[in-house]
Amino acid sequence: MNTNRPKLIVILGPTASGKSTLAIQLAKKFNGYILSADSRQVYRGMDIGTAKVTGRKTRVAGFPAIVSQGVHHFLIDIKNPDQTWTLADFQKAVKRITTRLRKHPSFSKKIPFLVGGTGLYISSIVENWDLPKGAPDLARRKRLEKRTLDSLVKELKRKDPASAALLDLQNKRRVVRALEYVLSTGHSFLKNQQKRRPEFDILQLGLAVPDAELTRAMTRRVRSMIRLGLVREAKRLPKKYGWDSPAMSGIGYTEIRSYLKGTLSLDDAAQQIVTHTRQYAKRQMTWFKRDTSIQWFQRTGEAKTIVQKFFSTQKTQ
RNA sequence: GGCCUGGUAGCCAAGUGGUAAGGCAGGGGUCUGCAAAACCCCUAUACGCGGGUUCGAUUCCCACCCAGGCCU
Repeated sequence: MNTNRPKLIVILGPTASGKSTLAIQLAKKFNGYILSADSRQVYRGMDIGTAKVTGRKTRVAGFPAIVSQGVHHFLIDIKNPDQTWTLADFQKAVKRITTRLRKHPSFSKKIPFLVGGTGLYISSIVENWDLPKGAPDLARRKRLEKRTLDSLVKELKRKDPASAALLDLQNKRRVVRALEYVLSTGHSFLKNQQKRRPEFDILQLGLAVPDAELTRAMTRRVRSMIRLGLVREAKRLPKKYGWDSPAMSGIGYTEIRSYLKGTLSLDDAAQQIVTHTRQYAKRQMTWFKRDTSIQWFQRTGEAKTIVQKFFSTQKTQ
């Protein structure tokens, strides 16, 4: 029935699982381009620490892109580290790019591959979340953040009891966001949280890597990051953008910061990066687990087979 | 050789004459505009060894072992 919906292939998995490499292979084989679903790789200059793909920079239909091994990657290097980039920006960008490229002479036949580890971002596309309208009220948010959690919770319970009942009231960041929304729009926060029918005909592939192997890959990766100049990168960026810019809170940078301050040896910093990366991978998996439509695979070959089937089946769903 | 300080769970680290905080690590989880973020829950019969004093010692005393520092 929905054969008219454009296809979208999602490739997800924990960090360091080898998504990027695999995605390039698949994109080559099936004539695709890549949309990065990674909240950190959007930032320019954060190359080593985010294990970004490298390649020639270009533009397609006005969108910046990186061409790596002949495959176009979008949503990488589009913001400076001190700029904000949010879920809504991501969602909008994905829709805009896919829509535009569908009409582009040399991209109209290409299949978008949404590749990354930011589960929130992926879900917003796969489940087609209807995000609350209106831009965040940053000034108000700032004011709210100064108040105690307790007073925020009380006010939220008064103004929007329905949302308060469902929110994690111990998480200040969430309470602030909800209250910010309620106060600036006058509407209930949760009432606007809806899912719609996906705009795409979607196949979700999950790259499963055994724990021990993943840890080994992370260790290797951190070593190579340091060899490539992670310290230099972590020294250079804050000079320009400051340590508290949104982008610098990521794994790899905070630990190197400790090293630069002298609190940690470089070896210990590296060790910590691995530990924190593992914890992050755990959180990613916790997120992915709740989506039962993800098809997990371990070998590239399996992925190719699944994709092939996806293309040949005249779907009913 | 002498003196000093210390030896508490995998690591760091409080503390007490009545069997011991916390942090990290570990395990599980939450998630609709900061998500590599933020938050929640769960975890260990850990007080160097041996004596002594005491109703009772991880806490006091003695000896020993170990580590670090100082001295000759």
